[in-house]
Amino acid sequence: MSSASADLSFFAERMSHRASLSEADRAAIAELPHVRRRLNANTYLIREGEPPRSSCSLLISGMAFRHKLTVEGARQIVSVHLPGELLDLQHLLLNIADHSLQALTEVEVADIERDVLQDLILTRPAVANAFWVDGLIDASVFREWVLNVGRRDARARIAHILCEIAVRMRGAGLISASEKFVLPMTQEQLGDATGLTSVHVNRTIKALATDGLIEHSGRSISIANWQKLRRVGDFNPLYLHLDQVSPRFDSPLDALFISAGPA
Amino acid sequence: MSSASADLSFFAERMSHRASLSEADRAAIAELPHVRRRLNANTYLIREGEPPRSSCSLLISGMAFRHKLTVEGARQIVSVHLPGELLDLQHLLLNIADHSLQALTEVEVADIERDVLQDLILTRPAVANAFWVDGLIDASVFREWVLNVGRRDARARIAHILCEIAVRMRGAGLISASEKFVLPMTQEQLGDATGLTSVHVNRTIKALATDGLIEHSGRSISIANWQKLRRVGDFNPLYLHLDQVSPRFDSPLDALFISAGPA
DNA sequence: CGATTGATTGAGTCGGCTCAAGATTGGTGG
DNA sequence: CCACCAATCTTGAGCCGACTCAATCAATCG
Repeated sequence: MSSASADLSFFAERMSHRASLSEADRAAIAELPHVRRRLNANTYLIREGEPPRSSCSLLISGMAFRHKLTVEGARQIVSVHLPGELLDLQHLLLNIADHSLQALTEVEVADIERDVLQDLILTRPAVANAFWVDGLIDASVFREWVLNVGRRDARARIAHILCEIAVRMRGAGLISASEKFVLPMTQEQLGDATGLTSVHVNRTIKALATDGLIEHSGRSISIANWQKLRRVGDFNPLYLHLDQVSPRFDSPLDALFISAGPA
Repeated sequence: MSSASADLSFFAERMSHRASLSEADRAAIAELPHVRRRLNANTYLIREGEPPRSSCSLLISGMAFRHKLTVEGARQIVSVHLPGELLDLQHLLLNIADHSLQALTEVEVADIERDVLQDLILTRPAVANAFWVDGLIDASVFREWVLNVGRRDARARIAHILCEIAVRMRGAGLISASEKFVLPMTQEQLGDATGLTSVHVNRTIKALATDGLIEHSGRSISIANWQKLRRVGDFNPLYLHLDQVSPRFDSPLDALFISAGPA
């Protein structure tokens, strides 16, 4: 799952759906000076309480997640990230990290200097707009997660997060509509993302498989019955603001796939 | 709890702590043309699924909250808002409302036309920055709520939200450090904000009162032992980014009050 | 091949839920 | 000023979804 071109034009392309960008805007993004790094799974990119680093990271390949801890040591994963996503743009503007950012799999990131980004958003308001929209969609996903963890039972929570990740993976072009996908999260991580224990995640996944909604063996999970899973997970993709995310959802067929209509 | 001056200079003042603003920037905010409206408690300002309205609302007095529903009809409150806060700036940039916005108490709002705001952020990048930071802090609060609802028990959840609202009320100048405050939320609303039932909220509040952490009679709740409540609620105000919120937290005394140090 | 990480399963417990009934409170109309 | 109503708060009893504790199995890796 890599976009290994030398420049960041794939990212510029992505951002151009968040706000309308001129050719010059896109070019400015694509040509952003950056340094690529490869990090092992579980490496911390940022730790809660730290001041911002001198650069911001764009995820090129692999997955990452953000989490927070209670004083008791319980962990809550608050978001997962796919290639093409900016991981810590908020640290361009906030003075302290309020959560930790960690690689979920082995990842490749592009580090862009804060000064460079500051300059970019000052000189190119349209780009600033696109970045801003990016953050607003982030916030919308957080709201949905509050609902997921606060008001849905285990079965629905797991179903919901599987739906979300599947749809976002499609949006990022990582999988096709019907394709099975491997979710590189342990059951413990899935529990930390849904406010459950790994034991209960295990039992819930088993139940979903028994009911024919998903298939799984060991690490890999695939969606066997999209419509049912969507219904069980109370998944309505409205909150992902897909119209402002990806060109992949323009076609009628795709619209059908992601629709919230009757199953 | 009203700031009934004719212009929005109190809001300009507030925003100037989110990003540095010039005199002209502040003046531009203060002089924003707007229409004031008074709304009864429980009035909807926005409903999930609607396209954006032609104006955005700034809360002048009273409180408001945002919520989402599951398909089963369970409600999750995802944030509460105090005077001086922009309630729906995201609808300036997003094409659809992903949640509902409702008045908690009787409120007064200032409606500002989207066009006017669009114009403001295009011509004044520093103001756009301040608004952007505002949204980033919102997102940080959502993350904390995911943690609260996902990984804390009932006692800690209630304690946490009480701490958050108390600190934010102080930041907004609505109460002083030692002052009791009335939380205008029913126990059912408190449950919807913490992912609990009203019955369990009732019992948890009683327990907190018995232990001397809070005092309550009927609708009004006051904090009796801040340090203990903070510890029980695992409340660390880091996520509120207070240094970027309010001048009220500049003094050493206040810093002590909000500190996360040993109680 | 041992060691480690993650998945799986069983048994028992409990925090928070549901259902249901009163008790308060605040507001309203007569 | 009082009676009444509706919303909210309060309390009890019983239940259950998810947790804890504790093995065991499976896969991966130096």
